[in-house]
Amino acid sequence: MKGSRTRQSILERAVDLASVEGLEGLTIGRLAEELGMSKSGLFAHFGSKEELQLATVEMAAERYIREIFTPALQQPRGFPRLMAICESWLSYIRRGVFPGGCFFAAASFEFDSRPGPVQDRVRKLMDDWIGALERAIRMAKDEGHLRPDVDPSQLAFELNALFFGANFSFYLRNDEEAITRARKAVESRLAALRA
Amino acid sequence: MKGSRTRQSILERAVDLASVEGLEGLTIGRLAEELGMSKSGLFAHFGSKEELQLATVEMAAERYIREIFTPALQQPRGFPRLMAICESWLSYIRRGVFPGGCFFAAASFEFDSRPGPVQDRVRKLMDDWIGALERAIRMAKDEGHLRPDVDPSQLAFELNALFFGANFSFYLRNDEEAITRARKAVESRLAALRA
DNA sequence: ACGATTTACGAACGTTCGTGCTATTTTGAC
DNA sequence: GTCAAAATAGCACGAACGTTCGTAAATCGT
Repeated sequence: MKGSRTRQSILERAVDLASVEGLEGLTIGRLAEELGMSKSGLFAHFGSKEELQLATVEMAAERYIREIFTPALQQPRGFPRLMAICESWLSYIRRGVFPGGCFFAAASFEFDSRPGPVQDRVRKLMDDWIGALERAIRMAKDEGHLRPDVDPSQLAFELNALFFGANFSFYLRNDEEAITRARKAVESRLAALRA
Repeated sequence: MKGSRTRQSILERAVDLASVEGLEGLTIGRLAEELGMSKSGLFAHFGSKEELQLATVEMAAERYIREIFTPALQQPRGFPRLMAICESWLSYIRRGVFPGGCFFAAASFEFDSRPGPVQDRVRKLMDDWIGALERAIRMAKDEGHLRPDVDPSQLAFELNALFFGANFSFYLRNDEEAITRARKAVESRLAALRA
């Protein structure tokens, strides 16, 4: 089907646009113009703006997983894989995988007080992401790489905070050292918890 | 002058509205309606939407300083004041000083890729905030409360990241433990750096 | 190659956006 | 109480918003 191919390319562009303008700032007219197609033609693929937003979030999640998880899964479970996830995250920021910075950091702060289906989906995906981080931490404990008294939820919270902090410093403050600082913080935190 | 009183109350409401809907989602019509006044009457106070946004950012900065810095300045410089800033920040999230979560965390992520006067102002204020954090850390070093090898920029980066992480977990994920987790992370990080 | 179906377009809808004007009302100094 | 000045309202504008609909064009199974 040609429709699904078109849909994919619409969504790729929508993700990039939304990472800059926000999911609410994402506009059907603007998106159609950038793709050289008509508003109504584009609209027909989704039926409503909210459906477009939801599909955009889904597409962004695919990119997120592809860029951060898939490469890290090559590493053996335990400390190496946990470290690989952290490195993937920082590299994902440095490389500008989303032109406006981390899509989900932006969406999290945009929708943290806007109830509705989009918030629900973003929250679910962020829960999944934190859950995956916790799982990687738990594996590192099971492998005997981290001290047995490490609290996975606590450490996942801290690592995620450092990632978001890196995104903030890098994109808003143009702090080239942001990634270095985040890496240093991650490394010294993890070093302190090694078995 | 009555005008300036009206202006203040417009901006108080604008800050609350923008913390939920974002600075772009802040709309003159909506704001006028909530205040029971006409669009054009409100508009005349600012002359453009961008000026309204800038004035809103300024008003939010006042509230931020009042809620976080002013109380912390009561504490003696050094470790107590640094700790007081951290506690103020977490309490500021828990109390919901801005109904949509930290205004500046939201604005930072909304404008990190939107060049213009608003971005410039937000960036400047965030630079000031990080700078103030660094100053408090430097004082704690000078007082001999923190180890002399502490890097103020690095520590300020880490503390700020934990604050934003707390905001994220508290408002989007409805994680009641977010504040506890952030406090724990702050305390253990600072404990490790005490002289 | 044909016919059915999918996909895309163009025009228009009502609404809201930010922004000008011109009145009218309200305010504050004398 | 008067009067200039300041503040607010009313109305209209062009543009953009999301959405609907009828129709043309492209695609695909056969």
